[in-house]
Amino acid sequence: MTKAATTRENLLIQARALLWAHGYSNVSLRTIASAAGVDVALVSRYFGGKRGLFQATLEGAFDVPDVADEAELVDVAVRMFTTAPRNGMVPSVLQLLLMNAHDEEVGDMVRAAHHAKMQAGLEAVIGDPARAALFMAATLGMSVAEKSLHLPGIAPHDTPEYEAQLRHMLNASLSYKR
Amino acid sequence: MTKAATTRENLLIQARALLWAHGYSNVSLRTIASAAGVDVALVSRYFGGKRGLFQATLEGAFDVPDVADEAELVDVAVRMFTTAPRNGMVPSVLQLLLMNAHDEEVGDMVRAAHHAKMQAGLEAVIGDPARAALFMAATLGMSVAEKSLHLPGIAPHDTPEYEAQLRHMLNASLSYKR
DNA sequence: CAGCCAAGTCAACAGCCGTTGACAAAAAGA
DNA sequence: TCTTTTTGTCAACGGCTGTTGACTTGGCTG
Repeated sequence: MTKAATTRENLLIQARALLWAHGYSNVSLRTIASAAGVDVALVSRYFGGKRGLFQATLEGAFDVPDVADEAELVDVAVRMFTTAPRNGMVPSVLQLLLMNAHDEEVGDMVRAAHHAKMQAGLEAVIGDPARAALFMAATLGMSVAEKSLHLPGIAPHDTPEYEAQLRHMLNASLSYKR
Repeated sequence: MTKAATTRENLLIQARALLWAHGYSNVSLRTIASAAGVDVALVSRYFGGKRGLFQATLEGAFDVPDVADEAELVDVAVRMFTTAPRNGMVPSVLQLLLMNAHDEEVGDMVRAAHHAKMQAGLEAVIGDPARAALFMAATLGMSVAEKSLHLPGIAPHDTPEYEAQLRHMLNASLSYKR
């Protein structure tokens, strides 16, 4: 990897961590560049601006792993959201989704990326769009209730109790019949 | 109502509408004051600053209506989130919650207000904190899936279909047993 | 070594932000 | 009517934002 590609990658990593954690408008390019150990100007050079950097951040963020059926999908989702994420990506994606969905300019980018990947992936397995959407809603609600609201009733990640709660809600979402 | 109290109220109304809709850091005081038809400086005079204005916005935002049992609670929640809100408050409260929960300074204010009112109210009716939290998570997930993510699988508010979906998830949350 | 090109720094810009204090208008009280 | 208090406007401040162009550094090639 060339020198430039390395620092570009560093910028991307820091941008993911900071923008996803605190929201698009709450983190400045100077903060990101400083975390990456380079100057702000490089962001505009490599990504064309803040918007471009954020867009690059969304690349591959909403990919859904290949699964055979709904049961396996539940298992994958549970595993994703119970184990502490090694790269810090998955739960942050959902937070990101919520955090910026209301910001017109940025929200459209997030919605587009989510629609193209995760939503499409879920519908491919689940079939019925309504049940796929409820599955998504359950995941969102549980994630935000634990990570953002710190609801005392929700057990902490990485505990069997939380897995039971999450699994309960996910299965409930799939049992919906119109 | 004195003249001052009136413009104070106008500022509060516009602040609720704008801050809750677009997020704390995405709306400037000049925008709010302009919407209220007064000068920016009055915000600092009447509320002591942006933080104070936002805090005033949270007053009574998370109040839970008195209900007898869980069945009635579901009915109230369904009614709240299926009918288009006349004053635009209820769904926005949840969005607000999500939007600012990640912003350290503002998030704590929101969490504190939510914890004192809504969460306490729910636990009073439901009893088990875990089921109360799942109830909250279901509500959050459904609301954000429809209003923010615009998931195609979720029916629009104000339709029987959405009511059925929401009711399904709420009842599922209450049927959880550890 | 000389020249060149990629990689990064730096300073400056225009613009918006929240906040403040001095001032003008308007209303109320004497 | 004169005075005082309320209510509101205005201009300015320091600070932070994203973006840009000119400049410096460093390593590679001839």
